[in-house]
Amino acid sequence: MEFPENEKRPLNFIESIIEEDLKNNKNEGRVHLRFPPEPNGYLHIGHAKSICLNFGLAENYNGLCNLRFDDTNPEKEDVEYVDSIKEDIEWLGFKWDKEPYYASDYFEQLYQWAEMLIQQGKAYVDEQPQELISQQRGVPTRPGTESPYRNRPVEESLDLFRRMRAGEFKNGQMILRAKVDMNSPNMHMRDPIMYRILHQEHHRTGNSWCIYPMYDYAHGQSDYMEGITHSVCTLEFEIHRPLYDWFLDQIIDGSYRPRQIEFARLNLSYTVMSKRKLLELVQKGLVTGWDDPRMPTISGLRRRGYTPESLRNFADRIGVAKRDNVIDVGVLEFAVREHLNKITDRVMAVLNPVKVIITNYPENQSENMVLTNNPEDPEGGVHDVPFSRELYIEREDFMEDAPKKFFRLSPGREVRLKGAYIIKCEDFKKDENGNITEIYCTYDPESKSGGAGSQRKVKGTLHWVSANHAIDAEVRLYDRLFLDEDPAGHKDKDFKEFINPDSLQVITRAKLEPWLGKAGAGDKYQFQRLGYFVADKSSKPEHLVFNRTVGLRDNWAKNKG
RNA sequence: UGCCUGAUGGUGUAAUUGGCAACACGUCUGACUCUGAAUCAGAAGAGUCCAGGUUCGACCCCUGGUCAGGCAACCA
Repeated sequence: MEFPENEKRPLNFIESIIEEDLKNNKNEGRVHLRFPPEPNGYLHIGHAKSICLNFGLAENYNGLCNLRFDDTNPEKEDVEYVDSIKEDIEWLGFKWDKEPYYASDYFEQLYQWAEMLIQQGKAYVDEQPQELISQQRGVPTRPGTESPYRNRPVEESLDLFRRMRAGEFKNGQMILRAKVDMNSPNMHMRDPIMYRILHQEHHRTGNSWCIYPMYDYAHGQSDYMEGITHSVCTLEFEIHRPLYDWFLDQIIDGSYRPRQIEFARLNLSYTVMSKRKLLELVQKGLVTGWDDPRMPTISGLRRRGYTPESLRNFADRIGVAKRDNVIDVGVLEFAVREHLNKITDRVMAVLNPVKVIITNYPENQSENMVLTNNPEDPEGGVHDVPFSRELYIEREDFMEDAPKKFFRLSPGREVRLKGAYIIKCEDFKKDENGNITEIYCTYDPESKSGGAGSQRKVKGTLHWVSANHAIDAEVRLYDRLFLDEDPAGHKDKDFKEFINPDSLQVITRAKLEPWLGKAGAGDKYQFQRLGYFVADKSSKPEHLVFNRTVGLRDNWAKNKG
């Protein structure tokens, strides 16, 4: 599995920071990153960018990258998600340092530090209702007001905090707050909450805790404990950075200190990129699961036939910056085609068949045509494709009254059958509704591929399958990822309004060349002129199912309209 | 009308201590081809949000605006 190195690529701003740190021998020259997902859903293409960034940086600078589960909110988390996240990262080809880490492993240490802050008068237990606290926090344009409990005696807070841990209070009855600055223009600094009471079983710590630390309190401290040097996260945490640093200041005891660096998350046009919404699709049964091939999740894309290399290339290509961006899905699709084009065997299949009868080809005769598996791969080999008197071609490849720029089959015109003969359309038959039912052609025996008379040129080449030899399979087509319109601008509306119903899933049957009968789950092919397909995981030899990964570029379709 | 970010061809990213804006995708030509794909060759496309200033010289530094995004969860 070779991943092409882009030696010449200029540094992104994070790489510049790292190189600067390296030059100054900051943190003894260590480079240690982390990818910190909350196990509350499956990873999607946006996470892939972050994974490639963090693990990629570690690889390029001879550093390390931890996988850390930010599991501080048991209400939303589950081991199913933990497992899927590990699988997806490994599939992308990255290796985390040692075993995965969990924020929940630090609960005791975090608790001890919290007691220390209380003792230093830097944290206090507040027992006001949530609404009141929120109200006192005020609005960004005006200072907040201090809680009446803000200056309660240290011993009182300590006692209350211990009783919180002991389970003496109900959810929401007490919280632990850091004493920072109620007048700060930064809302996150107005005495942020450090701990809340949650009588809720945790997927790892079970029932041993009923108080859980908040993200802001847990994250920086976790980075510190793991020796993280560069804590890369998305832009929405930028405003949290002063708090990240404030908490760190309370425990730092040496020169080492992790640094938070923010970058702009990925936005893909026509694509739902919100975990919350994806969860909704799964829960409402609008898709078959997180790995439904239509989902923009890593597992969905995998099932759809995307390769790790193409995703990594995509991540590399889109770059990293602090400016908000919307990447066109076309860039993603380009990346998959680019890779699949190099590794897939070319095969023939007909989605919407119409019968072609070669009138001058003997009945009951057949012969094997030899087709190159992959013209890009000299060692890709060849395979046989049976040819006979009755064939199927794509209904779209025939036109009764064709414009001059139509390079396919129409009355009186010649066309090559890929890997076989040149045929000429002599006649055709229609049913009472005007649909073409049969096309009659003659073939030129001298024009066989690779033969002496094969040099003759015709404008078009069609894919085909022999009617009597073809195998029947289920084919699922997907159009783009999800949305009909670009979601930008409708963020507050119900996104389902923008799902294109036709794009959800078109299941149809197709005629395939017999060689495809050997296809196993995950095998990828390029169906001539139809695009790239992958045999689905549910495929069995007697019931083949192919998912379309992405189509081929089609200039004829483009110019037609 | 608080604070924090950001603004470079259609899109995404570059531009070493200021030195006539580069790369990729897309677009358009042409070649080749037994996939209207791929490949190859070539072209067009921005003068860097605006207005001032500093400078021999500004995408880069300064001042003032404009526009866009973010921030007021006991989520992460």
